[in-house]
Amino acid sequence: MDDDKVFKALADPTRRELLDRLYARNGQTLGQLCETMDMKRQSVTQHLGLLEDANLISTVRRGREKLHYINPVPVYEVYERWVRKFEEGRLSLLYDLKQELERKQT
Amino acid sequence: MDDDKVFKALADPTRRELLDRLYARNGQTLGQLCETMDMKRQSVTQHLGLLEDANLISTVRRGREKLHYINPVPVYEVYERWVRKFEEGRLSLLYDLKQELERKQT
DNA sequence: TTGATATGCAGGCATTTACCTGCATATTGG
DNA sequence: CCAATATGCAGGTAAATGCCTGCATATCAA
Repeated sequence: MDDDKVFKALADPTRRELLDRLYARNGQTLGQLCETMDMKRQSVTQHLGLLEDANLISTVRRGREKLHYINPVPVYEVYERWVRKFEEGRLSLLYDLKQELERKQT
Repeated sequence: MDDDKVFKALADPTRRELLDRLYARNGQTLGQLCETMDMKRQSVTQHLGLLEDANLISTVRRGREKLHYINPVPVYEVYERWVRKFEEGRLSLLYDLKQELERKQT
């Protein structure tokens, strides 16, 4: 997994919404996704391209249509490799800050 | 929490590295962080500013120094509000994709 | 006080990004 | 076949981004 591609893909609100819509209803075509996206089809295509490049979605061609499916694996990997690490130290980090603030005030 | 600010802040590798360094050693000054960052102090300041704006770090002034501390809360909130949602549907989404692929091939 | 140190702030510049328009290609149904 | 439909591809542009330089301000230590 390319951490950077995943984070950059998630950085855009349009792309997060596309993932939301696919989460609500998986396997939609480009046309279906465009109906609700208030921008040109070609722009949506670009966003979907970045999502696919980050491996956040997978696509299947069916005739002249292209179906889009969420690939939840990289999201989970982001959590595993990056978020959880910070979570583990959560309380101790807050404790450090509290200590520092108290030290300063006295 | 501002989802967008958090995601955008996490989108840059330099900022993720800053969080990594603060995770390894919390409460570092700007100067300390600059020593290892291979870019001008002013650029690091900008990155730290975005991290603070996203509430990913907190700062404490101590004399002429500025100490930086990780604030793990928004990272956890990103996980709670966004990552976990996708995690919950993980298996079923993979099942959808498998179904679709099989349907197409037959 | 004064020189050294630590950080703040403003502006410039090259790259990337996100959107667009215009046109090309591929598939389906009649 | 042919018209309608669904998507692909190639630029163009305005705004955002990331890095820089130059200078200002604030604190410490002798």
